Amino acid sequence: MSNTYSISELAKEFDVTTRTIRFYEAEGLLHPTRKGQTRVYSDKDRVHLKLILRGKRLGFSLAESKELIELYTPGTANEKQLLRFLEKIQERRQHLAQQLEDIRIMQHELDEAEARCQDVLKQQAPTKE
Amino acid sequence: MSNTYSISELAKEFDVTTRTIRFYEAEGLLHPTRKGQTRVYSDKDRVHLKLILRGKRLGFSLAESKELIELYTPGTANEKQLLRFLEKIQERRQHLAQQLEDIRIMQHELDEAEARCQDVLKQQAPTKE
DNA sequence: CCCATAGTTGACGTTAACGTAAAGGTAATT
DNA sequence: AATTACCTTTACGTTAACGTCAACTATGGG
Repeated sequence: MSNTYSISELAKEFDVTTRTIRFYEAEGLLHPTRKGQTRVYSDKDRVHLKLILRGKRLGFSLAESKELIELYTPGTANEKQLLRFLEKIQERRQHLAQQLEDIRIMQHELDEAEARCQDVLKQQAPTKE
Repeated sequence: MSNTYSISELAKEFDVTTRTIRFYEAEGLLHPTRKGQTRVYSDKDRVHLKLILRGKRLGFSLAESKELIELYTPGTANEKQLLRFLEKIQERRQHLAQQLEDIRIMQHELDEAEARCQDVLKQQAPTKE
């Protein structure tokens, strides 16, 4: 279970271009190894890419996703850094909580919008006789 | 209960610049009336602005928020358009469902990230004696 | 009358997140 | 040997969503 992937394999799996994947590396979000000059991606890279794309679906910037990856992979960190990490985790939680609230409200709005559409349709229908 | 607002009042209330509000109008998302050449915003405009900003927090583009506003305010529409609206509403629901799933996963990841941080802290702490 | 405040319309600048095209390397297949 | 299929780097182009002036107008107060 230590698979490797080519850039086009990952691109196909996640439906992004190779340009995008290279761009993420240039921005310091991915760190593939090399075989000759060709990039080789690990499962870890794959997980990170997944994380980035999930972030994108929630409107996160790449800078935010980069932070998330670092939180997810503390590596070697001193106490001060770890405490800072815990703070950032709390910030992320707050952010997600706000988004949950926003989604809840939007769902209600969609309910109302749908109801209004249905109403108008019911008023229009009888005129067909 | 038919209040009006100046551009700077809305800007202050929602913590955006007046430039932003004018930009939304130029993009067809807001439609204030005029008193002379000065913009006058209604409660309806205020609701629309609120909707736009909620969309932004969820990563929606202005084009998507514009669609949402139109769904929210069907105005005069024929049956075909109404059916199209209902489709779009379903698309939006799917989108929100995906985001809910993404948030759920991210919350778990934050749980794990926090646990890992706490672990490292507990291993470091005893060395202080 | 002068000034401060709040509004207006251009118009050009900026950043993020890639797209796109050029020019070339490498390895397997025909 | 030539084509095909991937891979590479470099570099300029593009779009969204505003930011940032500049120059001007309108209005109420001292």
